[in-house]
Amino acid sequence: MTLSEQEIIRRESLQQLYELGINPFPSNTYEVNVNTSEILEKFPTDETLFQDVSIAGRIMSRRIMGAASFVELQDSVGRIQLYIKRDDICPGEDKTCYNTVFKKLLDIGDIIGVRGFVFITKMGEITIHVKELKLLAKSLHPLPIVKEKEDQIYDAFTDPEQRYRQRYVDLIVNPWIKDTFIRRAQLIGSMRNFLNSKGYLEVETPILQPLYGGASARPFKTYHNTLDTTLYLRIANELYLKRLIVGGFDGVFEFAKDFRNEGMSRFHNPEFTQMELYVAFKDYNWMMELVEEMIEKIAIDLNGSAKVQVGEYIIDFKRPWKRYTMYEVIQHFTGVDISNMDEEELRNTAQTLKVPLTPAMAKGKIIDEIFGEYCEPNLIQPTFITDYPIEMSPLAKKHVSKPGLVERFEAIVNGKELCNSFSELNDPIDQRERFEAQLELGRRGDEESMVLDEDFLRALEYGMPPTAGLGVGIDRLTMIMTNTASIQDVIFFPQMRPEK
RNA sequence: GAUUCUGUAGCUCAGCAGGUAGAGCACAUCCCUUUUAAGGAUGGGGUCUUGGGUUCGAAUCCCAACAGGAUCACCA
Repeated sequence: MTLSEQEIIRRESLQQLYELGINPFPSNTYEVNVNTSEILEKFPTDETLFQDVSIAGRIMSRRIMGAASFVELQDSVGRIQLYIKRDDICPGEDKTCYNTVFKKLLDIGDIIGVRGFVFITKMGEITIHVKELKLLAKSLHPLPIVKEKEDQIYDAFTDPEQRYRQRYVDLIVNPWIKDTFIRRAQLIGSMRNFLNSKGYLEVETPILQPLYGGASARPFKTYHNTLDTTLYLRIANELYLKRLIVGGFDGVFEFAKDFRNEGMSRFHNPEFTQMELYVAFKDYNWMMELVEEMIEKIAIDLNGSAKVQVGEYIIDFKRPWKRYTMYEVIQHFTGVDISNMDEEELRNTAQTLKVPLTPAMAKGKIIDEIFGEYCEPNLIQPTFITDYPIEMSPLAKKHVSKPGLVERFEAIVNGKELCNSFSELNDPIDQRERFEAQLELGRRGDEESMVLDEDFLRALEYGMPPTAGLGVGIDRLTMIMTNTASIQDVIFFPQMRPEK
């Protein structure tokens, strides 16, 4: 490892601190009695407050002027200026503490604790007049220096690669990005509270699975030594949650990390978070009501309003949302009624509409392509699309009255799928046939077709009540609720190629 | 995977008629007891991502590799 000049200097400073008897990495707790935002908020209304504060944080800038200095200190919630005067932090004859330790051996990035009192400088800035200063952790790696004045940012740390690889640096120098992640946590909290209040049970199911199921996707494969067996990282937890419904729970949900061995983009990370919910004795119509209620509540919890700014649009999550069947929405955007077409007619229609097809595409897939091309991008406000072709939905129950369709809906927001739901297929004979159709697709080379899960079928054979199921992409919901364009900005550590 | 752009000091960037590597911040030394993106002065710091090629000579031109961005494709 070759060190830069600045890194060498910091290591030398470290050595000198040891020689002065100062531990640069003390293990003691440091008692803090206030944070920066509290001071900045309350001091202007009452200047008798904060006359003995103890606060800790990271040095973000220093302005040294002889025997007095100003330091910007950043803690978890903000920044405040410190005023450090030589004779105050070194009351006796020995001025080492200021002249050597503070001026020479401390650096931007060091973590310190200070005690003192709050006052306002001639320039009108709320400042802590420091009486005691203690080094809490030495920083050996120079930080990028970002400065700002009146919304002008100088030397911004914006390189996406560095920001994602070194998220810790990103969080230090661009602290406002914390907000997105705090809101993500609030979103999950809000959803969890909602589901708990309905009486559903939060559960955990296996991530390492002998068979992957519950979605159409290529899995990650791994190996267990003791069992001498191949295991897969789950692509969904659907089949396990349904086993729990068979076991007698009325409602179960899980915030699940799922893993799909597919491409990456600003909407796709190989591992992502999905909330799946299964409720017994309900169907997809009931589930639509629940989704509206839940998402509206989350929007209000996060933004104080059901209206959320997303890019150039204001999206209103207020109930009720618009509902169209798949056939209706295609007719609406293309003017063509495809509800009674056979595969041949559909293929011709797609050709007329200039939707690219491959010979392998069957009826369901063609419909999906037309929908994806003409409808989905235009559905900005929350919209339920219902009643999907059966070929696309091997785990969904056949529609009670419409042949060839299943009882399924997706909610589309901002031109993207937000969630997916159906009345769960609980007929084990039908389910076996659907699995076998999937196996046939697999034999024809579809790498994303489902595999047959005998144990799941056995569970269904014991009897599963009619059940409504739901999957909500948490990363994408966070993107919408925080007006974020890229999934990498709502995941702390998005997947990257290994660093060389 | 396709197209396209990018890779120069710790950070942000300039330099690309091919001719001794630049700026600001950061860093170091000195001066300064209420400054504020940057107090003043002086100074140090770079295998110009890597490997080939063209050339008397390459950060600069060409080829390839590596890494990243953007758009598209793939992706319920």
